[in-house]
Amino acid sequence: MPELPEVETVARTLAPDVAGKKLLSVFVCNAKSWQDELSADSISAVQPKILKVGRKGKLLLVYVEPFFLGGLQVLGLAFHLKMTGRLFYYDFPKEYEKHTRIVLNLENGQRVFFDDARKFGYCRFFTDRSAENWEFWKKLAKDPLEMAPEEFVLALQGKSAGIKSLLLQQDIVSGIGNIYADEALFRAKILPDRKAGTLSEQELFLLHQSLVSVLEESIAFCGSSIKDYRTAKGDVGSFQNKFNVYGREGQNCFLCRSPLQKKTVAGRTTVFCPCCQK
DNA sequence: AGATCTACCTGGTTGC
DNA sequence: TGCAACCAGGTAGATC
Repeated sequence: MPELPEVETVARTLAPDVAGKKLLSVFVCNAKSWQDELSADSISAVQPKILKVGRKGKLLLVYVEPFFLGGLQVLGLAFHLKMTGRLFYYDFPKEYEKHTRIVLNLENGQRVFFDDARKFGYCRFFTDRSAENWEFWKKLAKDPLEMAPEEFVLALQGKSAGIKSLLLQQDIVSGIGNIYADEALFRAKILPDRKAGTLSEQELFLLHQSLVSVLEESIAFCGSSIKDYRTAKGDVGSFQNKFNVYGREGQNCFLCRSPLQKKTVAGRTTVFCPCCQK
């Protein structure tokens, strides 16, 4: 399940192979995976050079030489991997596979595949106007790594909603999904269903610090591969071996040895330590 | 405002 | 073996 560390890793592993190359065309294998009223075909007419690969929240951004289209300045392609989306780079014209949804054709026959078994993910343009006319982009908050601790505290303190629910809302803080929400709450010793308003300023600072540390450590391990996630080179990440709680229900807490519990919080499977987390 | 439910999808696992 | 039920989870949208 690609969250911030996984998307960041895909961006970092994809960039060296595509930056500086011409994007000749974008082929859409599955119509629903292209979610833009502007046609992907317009790429063929421009064939812009790819400038860099970046990330905004869980969006992966392929920046190209800007060009005008429909009164907008296109800055690049944005991919949302959702649950099973993957991006792979091939240095030869590889045949499409069963789950290939979008193909980027680069110069010299090189290709980037957007594979997505469950078809939840999508690709579209991002433009100079995305902050105004793309609802998801417009509301997307900063991620914990780019947020000052004080900003994070301000965004959460006094809210009556549950803390885990808020961590998952991309318009409050971006990049966090089910895995890193549970892991950060464990590190901060906070129960997932605590109302945010009951958290002290100190607890919120600690939670921010926990998010930063768990995200940075995961990036250092190339993310977590539970099932589907791979880097752009097809490698697995290894942070799944460092989980304290995610997927460990019934097993003993590494700190206090009592069994970890599972329950549904904010509609998601949630694992926590009823002893360490308050 | 917030919580809960459903929809979007398919592959893998479990249970009969 | 065959097959149905269920689960995984990011986001949008509807409803209470």
